[in-house]
Amino acid sequence: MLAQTAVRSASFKNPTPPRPFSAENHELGGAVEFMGAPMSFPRNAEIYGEGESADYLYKVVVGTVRTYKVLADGRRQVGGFYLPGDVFGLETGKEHTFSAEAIAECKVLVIKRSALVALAGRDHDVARQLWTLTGDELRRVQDHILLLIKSAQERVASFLLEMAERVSAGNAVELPMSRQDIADYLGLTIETVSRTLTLLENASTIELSSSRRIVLRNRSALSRLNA
Amino acid sequence: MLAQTAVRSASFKNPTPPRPFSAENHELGGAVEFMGAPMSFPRNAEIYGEGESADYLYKVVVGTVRTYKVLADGRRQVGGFYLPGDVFGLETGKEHTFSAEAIAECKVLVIKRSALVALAGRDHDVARQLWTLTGDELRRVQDHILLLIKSAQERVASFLLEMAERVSAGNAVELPMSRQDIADYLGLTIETVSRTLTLLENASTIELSSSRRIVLRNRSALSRLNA
DNA sequence: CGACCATTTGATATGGATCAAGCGATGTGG
DNA sequence: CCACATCGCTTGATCCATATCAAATGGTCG
Repeated sequence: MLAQTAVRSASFKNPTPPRPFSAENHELGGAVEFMGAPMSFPRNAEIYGEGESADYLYKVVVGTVRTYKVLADGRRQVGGFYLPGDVFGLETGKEHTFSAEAIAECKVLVIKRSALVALAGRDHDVARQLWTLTGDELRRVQDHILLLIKSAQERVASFLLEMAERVSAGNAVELPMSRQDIADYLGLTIETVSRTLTLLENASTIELSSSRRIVLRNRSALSRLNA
Repeated sequence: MLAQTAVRSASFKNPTPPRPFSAENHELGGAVEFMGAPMSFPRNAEIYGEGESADYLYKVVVGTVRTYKVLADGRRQVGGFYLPGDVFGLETGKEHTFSAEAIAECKVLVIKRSALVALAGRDHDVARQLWTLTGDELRRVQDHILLLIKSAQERVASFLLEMAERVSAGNAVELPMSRQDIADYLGLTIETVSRTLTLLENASTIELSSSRRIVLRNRSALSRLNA
């Protein structure tokens, strides 16, 4: 039904020597940052595959990551986009339920789950953060469900507002992902996404400076579409 | 867009004197069962509303609960159905993101969140269970997303198989919820759900003994539709 | 029995998918 | 440096699955 273009390059793990890492991230405490080993992934590299055992969780340092699942007939659903500071691969089950790929060249912190769980067993604060992160992800996915029952315009508008909050430099949004990624995230086809964007441009709600760069001209119009 | 019928009866809280409760549930340890106060709700009673502060979490003892959200224009999305043994209302944020209602007369254990969190701070096992429950819910919601990108037949088939796993007595599924509930869960209209069921019946994949009682005649056919 | 509500069935409309072609940017080899 | 292939995106024409509107049926309860 939905076209699908996932360029599934072979799993590419580029181990860099683990070393203490001091980031400006505070969500997962200092000890945790220390546990993370930085790794780099080229564009479209697989970070982990659906069904692989979930031994690690990840935190984006630079770049963008998508998680996704491909149905038997090739339809792809993108579960989420993860930007610098975001944690992904957080599961309580044994195996990853989605696959994860680098959308663009990116650097992530890789954290051994067992070590983190062990630490959580000693440090209540870590345990609480682990729980909170999972809860945040839960809420994000619930919001995603609400997206999927809306009309195409509403989905695209919601998406733009969401991205604006996350990557905004003023009103300009620099999208790291392709139209196909957006389409598979929104449960639409690439054509519908494209058409909807031009529609919004014609209504001078947005401005497509380039295909990856979108300026929000009229946020309230977008918000009105938001639900 | 989607019709919506939520009979929003006034919030109905029927406090029963809290007393120790020993259930046959094991997911949330004994101390936790002890903390829960049993409460009863009549059909269609609101258990909590979206936006209310999430001071409690709940475990179904008997009956069925639906969580849902209503968009500005009246479209309703059902987030999930909770059967005996299931925990709902589990949030890490301050407020409930969905509303919860009793689908049928039901009894739930009400557990004070602050008490549980305090306990988790002392008991690592409780902390872990709290995390696991949230993770389970996360996975369930992720599966729900995958549902929403499928065709009507696939959604209904998936739904029937899911319910069969949860309430099956052999191949007969006794549905506690209305067609409207199902429709709002699957992101379809009530008419489409109904039509799809008769379609499956004509294909002798299922048998509609009564509108709430469905017999699965050909599970593999349903599984084939499942994705 | 009659009113009411849930469900099914029918007829028609429509939003988004599909199929197909065009276009602009980027990169490559001659 | 230019012709040409490639890739991502847009635009156009048509089709179809599901929504919408409407009515009939059936089951439940006073």
